[in-house]
Amino acid sequence: MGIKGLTKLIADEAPEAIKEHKVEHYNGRTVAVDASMAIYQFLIAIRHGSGGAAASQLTNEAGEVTSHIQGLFNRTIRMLASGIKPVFVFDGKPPTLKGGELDKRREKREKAESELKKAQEEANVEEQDRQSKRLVRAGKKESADCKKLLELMGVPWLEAPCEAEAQCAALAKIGKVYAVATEDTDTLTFATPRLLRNMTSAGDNPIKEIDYKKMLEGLGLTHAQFIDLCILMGCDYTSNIRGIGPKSALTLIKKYGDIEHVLENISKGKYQVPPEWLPRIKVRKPSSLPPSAPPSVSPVEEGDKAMPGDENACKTAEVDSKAGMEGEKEEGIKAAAIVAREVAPDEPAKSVEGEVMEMPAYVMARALFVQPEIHDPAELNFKWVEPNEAGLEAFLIDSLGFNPDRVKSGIAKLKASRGAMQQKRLDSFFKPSGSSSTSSTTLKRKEAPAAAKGKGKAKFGGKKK
DNA sequence: ACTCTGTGTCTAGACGTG
DNA sequence: TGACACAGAGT
DNA sequence: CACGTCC
Repeated sequence: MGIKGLTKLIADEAPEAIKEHKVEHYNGRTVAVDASMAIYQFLIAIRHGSGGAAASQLTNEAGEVTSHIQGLFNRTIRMLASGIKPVFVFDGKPPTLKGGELDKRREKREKAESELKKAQEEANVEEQDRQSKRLVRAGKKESADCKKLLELMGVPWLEAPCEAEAQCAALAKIGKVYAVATEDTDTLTFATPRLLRNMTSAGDNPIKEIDYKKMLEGLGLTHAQFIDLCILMGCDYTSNIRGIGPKSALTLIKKYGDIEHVLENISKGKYQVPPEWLPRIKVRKPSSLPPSAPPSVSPVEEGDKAMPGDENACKTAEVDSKAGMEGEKEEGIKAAAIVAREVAPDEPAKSVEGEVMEMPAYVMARALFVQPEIHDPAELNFKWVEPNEAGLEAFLIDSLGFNPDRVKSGIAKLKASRGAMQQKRLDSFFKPSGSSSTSSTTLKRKEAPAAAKGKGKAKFGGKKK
């Protein structure tokens, strides 16, 4: 999803942060690409005739989908032909979300499934098409296909421990890549210095580049405030406050500095803060403590449980795994907003014996943005090597049934772009002006393991402590 | 009168030929 | 998923 | 440029 309405807000409030460049501007530069998102888009976009029978994807004779391979093959060649050196970053395990968000996601999915079934019974082709698109996902199989393809093409890739966007941002921050190409705006929330949009689609139409520093200046925010702004506006990790959109969020953050102080100052009558945004205490049942609220805290005033859609499913998975989930008692705490801020963002705080303070949802979201799980970008090095011609032909032609002429012409372009790449190095040796690697000066070249070959996947879930 | 939010809608890649 | 237009609530 | 095809 990204951050709701962020693009428009930037265009309105910090237009100087957006510049347009032609593709040539990126000649010789390294760009991290969110592979999972690209795969998803290929799967949705590359299909035949939405007219006649239900639209279907491209497949080989065995019926395996090849749309994503077709798309990635072409796009990668296109980038290389423009002199852009892509690194593809795949998603790892999905992040830990608040229960409420997971439920919403599941509900949407189930709804799409039932709508699809209904459309099939009614033979409503249009509706079938629409709903089946909503069910498309970039799964493990598709990712594996694409990794194999990239290796054969001699293009580096890497699998992030968790979210690709976070890993891309980390690479860009230390200059390992010049920019990140994605349509997903929460890449900015990870402080990507340069975000490229519109990298897709044909030749000469300009690429929009968003400059992170200029964006902060234009909005008049610090990085920490920008993160809070994004959470208020609505991000993937938590729900947001009804009635607060982009404009109000920006105004409030500028006025009060952070979410804690926004919550203290907004009228509780006007806005309904989601229950999971309030700090809550979980009390362990078996303990000898009285089941009521602890003495040192006072319950929050009105409107805690008055929420219409209040499932009590809004629990933090991390907390659940530790404390048993039976019979927890939830109480809002007035003063605890401040306490929660000082708590280590990764760990539930123990306030009193037998009690675990559950972090407010926005604090968890903040932690996911501030300290995402990533591979140390300094340890990663990328190489663009000669394509494996025989391997590509075997994979694409023999195994997937691609048109031999198209494959061969693709390979020819690959080789040509490699030649141009080498030539550019020589040029920049003599004329070091507009060259790419700003990084090589500051980074000691490590002899680290060449670009992650699918192994060494960091464990998720295991919270480092 | 104006501003903002929340709702719905539509759409989503790249190539080669004519 | 995102971008856009429009309606409706709120100021 | 629009349109059909890619598998």
